[in-house]
Order: sequence, then structure tokens, then C-alpha cells
Amino acid sequence: MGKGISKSERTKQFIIEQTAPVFNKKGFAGTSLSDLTNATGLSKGSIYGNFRNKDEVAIAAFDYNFNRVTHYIKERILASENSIESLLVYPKVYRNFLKIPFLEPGCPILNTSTEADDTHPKLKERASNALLIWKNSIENQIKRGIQRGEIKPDTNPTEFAVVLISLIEGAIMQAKVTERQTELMTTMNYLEKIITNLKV
Amino acid sequence: MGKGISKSERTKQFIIEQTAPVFNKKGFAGTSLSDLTNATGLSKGSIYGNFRNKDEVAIAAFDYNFNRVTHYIKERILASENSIESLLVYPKVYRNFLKIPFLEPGCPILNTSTEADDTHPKLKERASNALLIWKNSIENQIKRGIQRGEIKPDTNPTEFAVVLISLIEGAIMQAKVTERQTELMTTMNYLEKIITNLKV
DNA sequence: TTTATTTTATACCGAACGGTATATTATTTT
DNA sequence: AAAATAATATACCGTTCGGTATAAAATAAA
Repeated sequence: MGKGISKSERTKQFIIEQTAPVFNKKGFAGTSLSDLTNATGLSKGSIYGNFRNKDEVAIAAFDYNFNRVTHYIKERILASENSIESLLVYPKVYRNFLKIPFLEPGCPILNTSTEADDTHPKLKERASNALLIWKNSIENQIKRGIQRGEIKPDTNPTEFAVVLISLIEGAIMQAKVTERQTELMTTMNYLEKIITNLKV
Repeated sequence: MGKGISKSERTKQFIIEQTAPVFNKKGFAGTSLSDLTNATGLSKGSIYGNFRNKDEVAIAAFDYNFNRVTHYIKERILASENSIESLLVYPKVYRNFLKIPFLEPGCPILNTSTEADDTHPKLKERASNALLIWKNSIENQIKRGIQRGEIKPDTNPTEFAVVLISLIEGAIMQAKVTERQTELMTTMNYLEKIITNLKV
């Protein structure tokens, strides 16, 4: 077995990396098998040798897209000096999401949710779970901030997390469809304001 | 020509009414011509006798869906006693959007935007314009409220409109995909709070 | 290096896709 | 009621859909 990971595992990963942007851009129904062969340069046989069906590729692609965003954010949160700074990472990042290559087609959670909620239970489940992970992560940031005495102790972590997510997703939708940045900037300004207001 | 509107105009309207919910639920790419014949009970020939192609049906369906929401909201706004009450219509309505039949598949603007933004320029344009109408409408509500002395004069109408839209759309997305109501309720509670805070 | 195994490409499947020409049926107009 | 017109259904077009059997090629094990 040589160098650890098998050929097929590498190809699988390759397929995911190459098709993930296509799925995020075109959606599940809008992405065809020939989109997948075009994006990878591989044949249908090769793709179906590594995945059972289109669903499995789409799910793996969603996970990949979500993990990329998560990793990108987490990196910047870890580099923050305090809880307020770490919360401010969100507006700072999403302010520029159109310039972040893998976020250019929009937030994978938003794109997947709105398409899958009435049509694709498996993808829906995946998106729902991603949302939960995100919410929990924000809640924990706030709780930690309270413990450290950096955030007002009467702050409701869940409420703040949900509002933050709503603001970001709603702003992304507006920015994408209008091709304007003003709505995004306005919403991110507001978000920064209410985050700063959490300071003790 | 008899009774004013022609047969074809009635059929056209019939097709729009019957297919609009399907488009809102399944999206443009996810809705097939057989979905349209199933929803209407009409043949392809009949549909293509009244519309040039699937695009035209989808666009008419979007306009219809958007107008329904607009009308539903406007009705309640007109019945409000003051500016604060009229703004509170939004959280009141969207709190229960899952129980409003034509809103059950979600907000048409959100659904159309996220699918069309990278794939369907005509629908994108339509959704973008709908968003603009909505924003202007809220801005005007706030300006009127300021003039009447019901809303704090230092309120920024544009900022508030954009934040309100973001909150609603973000909350709808979360509610649809998680199948939970808590995130929606939390966000609508927050929205009610900031609306009430506008009171002089 | 031969053998066994895995991975990939080719060629194809039936079904569904969006769309149309034409025949038939309804509706209007006369 | 007959003739002209408009609306609808049928049957079909070529294309693409997701998916698969099989053979060729590449890799790994012996």
C-alpha cells in the first residue's frame, strides 16, 4: 500500500475539491454529471468508481465547502486577542466574502439550505447540522467572553448567535442578488456595532 | 371578444397560479415541464401556446409569488394605527410564515435569489428588483413615522430597512432547514425589540 | 517480473429533459 | 348555423439526464 493513502482516496479528494465550487455555484439540481467530468477531467466511470451516485459527491462537496469556511474563520478567531475581537472576525470576514474565492458563490449553508429544504433531505440534514455547529461555536465564544469578564454577563448567548447568523446570511443574499455592496456593508456595520456593545 | 378578458389570458393566469407554488418549492432548475403539466392538468402544447418557454413561466410565477406576499403584508400595514405598529407587522407575519400556505416553501425572494444569482440572469434581475421595492417600502414607512413624530428622528431609514430584511431572510433560512421554530422566534423577538426601540 | 487487484475509460442504457409541428377541438365572429 | 380564428392535445424531435456493464489500463502485491 506504499505511501499511506491509496490512489482512490487521493482521487476521491481530488474530485471533491474540483467539484465543490461547482456545486456551491450551481446547486445540486443545477449541477450535471457532465459538469463533474468537466470540472475534474475524469470520466463518468472514474467518478462512479469512487462515489455511489451524484448525491454522495454533493454531500462530500458540501462538507468540504463548509469545512473550508469554518477553517478560514477559526484561524482568524484563534489569532484574536479577546472575545470581542474574536466575534468581530465574522463581520470582518463576510464584509469581503465576494473577494474570498471559495465564498464568491455565496455561503454554502445558505445556498444548500434554500435549495434542499423542500427537495433533498440528505443535503438538508447536512446543512442543518452545519448551522447547529456554527451556532454552538458562537454561543461558546460568548460564554467564554462572559467568564473572562470581557462580555456583559447579561448577554444571551443563544439569542446573540442566532441574530448574528441571521444578519450575515440575510446580508449575503442581498449582496449576491443585487451585485451591490452597500447592503452588506450596512449590515456588517450594524453587526460590528452590536458586538462592540457587548463589551463590559 | 365577449366578457372582457380573453380565454388565453385566463389560462395564462391559471397556469401562473398553479405553477407558482411549485417553482417556489423546487426552484427553477428543479421544476420540470412535467411538473408544470401535472400542476395544471394541461398539456405541454397548451403551456407553450401561452408562454414562450420555461423561463417566462418561471418569471411570471416569481412575480405572482412576490405580489402575493406584498399584498398580504400591505393589507396588514394599512390596518395598523401608527408607524411602530406598521413596522411590527413584519415580525408578526414572518413569525408564522410556516403556517401561511403560500409562504410555506419559504420567501420567494430568498429562494429565487440564492438559486439564480450565479445561474439565471433574468430571474436574478427580478429578485433584485423585488428586494429594492421591499427596501424602499420600509424606508418610506420609517420616513413617514419620523414626519409624524412617531419614530425617533435620528433613525437611519436605509440602515433599518436593510437590517430588518437581513434578519427576516436569515431567520427564514434557519427555520426552513432546521425545521425548528426557536431560531425564528428568537430573531423575531429581537426584531420586535429594535422596532419598539424606535419609538420616540 | 509476473500475477492479482484496483482504478479508469469507453460505450451504452432507458428515462426524462425542454421544445415544436401538426392535427384536433373550442371558442368567436359573421 | 357556418366560417374563421384561437387554444389545446397528441405525437414526436434531438439532447441530456443519471447511471452501469465491461474492457482496458494502471497500480500494488507476490
